[in-house]
Amino acid sequence: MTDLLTPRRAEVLRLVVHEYVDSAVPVGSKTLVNKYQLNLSPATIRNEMARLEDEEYITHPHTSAGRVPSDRGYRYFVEALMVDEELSSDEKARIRHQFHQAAREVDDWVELAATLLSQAANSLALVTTPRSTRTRLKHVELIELSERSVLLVAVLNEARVLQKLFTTPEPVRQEVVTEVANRLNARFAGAGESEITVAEGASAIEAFFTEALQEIVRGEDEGEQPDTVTDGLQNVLAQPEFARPARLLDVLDAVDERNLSRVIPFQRLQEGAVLVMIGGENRDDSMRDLSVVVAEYGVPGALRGAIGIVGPTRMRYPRMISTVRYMAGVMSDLMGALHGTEDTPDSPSPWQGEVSRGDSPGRGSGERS
Amino acid sequence: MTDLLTPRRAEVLRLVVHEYVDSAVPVGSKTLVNKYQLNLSPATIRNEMARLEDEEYITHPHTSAGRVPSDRGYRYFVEALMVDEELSSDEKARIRHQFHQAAREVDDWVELAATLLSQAANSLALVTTPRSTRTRLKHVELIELSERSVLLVAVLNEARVLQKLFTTPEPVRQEVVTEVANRLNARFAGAGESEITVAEGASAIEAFFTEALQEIVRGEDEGEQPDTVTDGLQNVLAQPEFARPARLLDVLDAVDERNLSRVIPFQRLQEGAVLVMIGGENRDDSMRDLSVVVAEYGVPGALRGAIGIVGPTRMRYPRMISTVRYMAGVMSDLMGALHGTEDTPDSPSPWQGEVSRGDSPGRGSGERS
DNA sequence: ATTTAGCACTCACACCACGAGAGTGCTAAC
DNA sequence: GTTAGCACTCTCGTGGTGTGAGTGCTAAAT
Repeated sequence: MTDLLTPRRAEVLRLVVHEYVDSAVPVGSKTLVNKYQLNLSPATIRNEMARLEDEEYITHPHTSAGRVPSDRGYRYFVEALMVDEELSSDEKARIRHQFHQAAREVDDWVELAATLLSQAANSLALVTTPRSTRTRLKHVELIELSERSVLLVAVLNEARVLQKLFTTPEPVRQEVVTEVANRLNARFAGAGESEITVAEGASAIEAFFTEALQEIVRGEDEGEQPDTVTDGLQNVLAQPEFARPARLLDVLDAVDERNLSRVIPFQRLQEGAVLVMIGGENRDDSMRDLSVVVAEYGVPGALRGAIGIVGPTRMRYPRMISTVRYMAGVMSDLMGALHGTEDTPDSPSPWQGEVSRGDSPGRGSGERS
Repeated sequence: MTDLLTPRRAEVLRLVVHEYVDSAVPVGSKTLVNKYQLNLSPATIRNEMARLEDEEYITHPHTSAGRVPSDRGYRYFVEALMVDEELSSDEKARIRHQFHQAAREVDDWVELAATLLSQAANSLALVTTPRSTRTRLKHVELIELSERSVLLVAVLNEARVLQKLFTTPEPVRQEVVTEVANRLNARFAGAGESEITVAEGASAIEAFFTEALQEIVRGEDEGEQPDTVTDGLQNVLAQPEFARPARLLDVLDAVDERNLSRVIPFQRLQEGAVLVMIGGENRDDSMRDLSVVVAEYGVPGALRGAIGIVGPTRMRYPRMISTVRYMAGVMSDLMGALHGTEDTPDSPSPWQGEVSRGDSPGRGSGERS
């Protein structure tokens, strides 16, 4: 289904995409011939274009306008036509440098990643905090704040910390909850969700917090919505397609944390692959003029998050894909390092092999559909 | 400087503001007479308008258009003309209800407040997390994550929890840091920033974390940028003044956490007062078409944050002011309750007297300049 | 069989003229 | 002090018109 195009036709499509992405103006046969010094007449190009249009790779906004790639056209381009466009080593170095400057905390990394990605891609970036696929409890603290409210602080693997305030059924004293915390630590340090169960003969208060703890760990595992950080909204809104503000509300919608699952198809993310969703391919109809380029990052079998960009369908796919891939690699490395310092030194991230040899994190062809 | 207007002139100004806020269309003399059944002819109104224009309370977009209030006109309106527009008891009840439903954690409250305010005011809401004016340490935990990284969890007063990851100068073991944590707790529980000092004869590792702790408490007190939560961007962007997207970038700018101090004049916030900044009165020139209505909330002498809205200068000031005032009151109550459960049962928040008697948190005239 | 030149045709867009309508300022009468 | 009247101004919507980019088709050239 993808290789039906003759070489010349494919080349025309490639140029149409290239030119349109560049100029945001529908591209005509003559423009193409002039600008790219083709040894063909406009008429020939017109014929090829007509065929491309028959097969729905490109369309007409109206009769006497130039051609614009359709979703299908972009898809073919991404699949078969484009040539990779790596970040310069300068840019790569700068990005890595920034991470090494920053605090060594997961939340900070996520925020920084969003900022850097939005700059590198000149687009709206979107990064979710990593969820553990196998959450384990490291340590728990109970701190009495007032007569009947107790703060539970749970430290999980991968340096994640959760806090939750509880109102206890009956008044408690600090000594009592400290005692409970000690028992919980003794019993459940290193435990996963399924291993956290109420001990026989436990006091009411211990049972209460055991259940709370289990709830928390389970919540992490099943990943209530992960938090999302975005940055670079301005970049997208500055694009000419959003001159009319109607379209613009769609973008805002996409950015809204509440709709996250509508824009990122988490089930389809795969380790080491960059996923591209073009216009109408998105689940949500309001995204019909937007494309998403997203990848998974993390440590296989232990931790995963998503990182990607959202922009108009008219985007520089090669550049976006490379950039997202690179950032996913960087994030995976960081997580890997963090991960390596505890628990089993697991298999390295699929990016890692290449990342560590300098500046090029993974360039496997990736899943691109 | 404010009471130079004759009663009738003031009334005309009031109606112009009212009508323009409602319709977003420059208002003419005839419209005014018809719509508000004035016992005067359009010509008379025209005369009054001409005088108002001389004194710069209103302007002309162009010769044959109606009148539009200037910043100065809005200011006079807010200062002397408007009548309060309270939320209905229904709305108030709904808002309170939502808070009682929610988790009892500060961050959740802040987020919820932003959401509710943006809905109630149909506008862009903006809430900062409260900073303590007198931070005290309640409890500290040190947890070894790997050979040389230790997570410090500090519980402060008002149920605030901070975590920070440290790389220690030399490898440490959990038993050692636990020991250090115990000593720190013994020495500094309840201490403020100035009281946290390195003990004589302390080990290198203890000194290291003592300093870290002091840093953290000081950071809270001096309030590195407080976090800000926003909600309701769509509400503002839907306003007709943002039909052209140029203006729109200004709004996005205002929302950006990084520019926060430019939009909220923290120094000018006062306990119990609602501050209104109209158009050009804002510090930042990009805000010249936006107004800010903001109030302080918190517990006097202990905790303060800001809550407010941003919208076009053409906004329903009475409604906005009441709504912000009410939400500030609700937040103050919540903080007060939290505060009351620990430390000294301090003087109640200035809103509290009235809040607790049902549904009307404070309606003092407030500082309105 | 492919490519190209030529040509008629289409359509968006910019430009202009024009009239309607809303609004103004001024003056003179009430 | 108020109002009626009137001339004037300016925006906005409408419709006509021309230009230019671009197309599709046909027939000739390669």
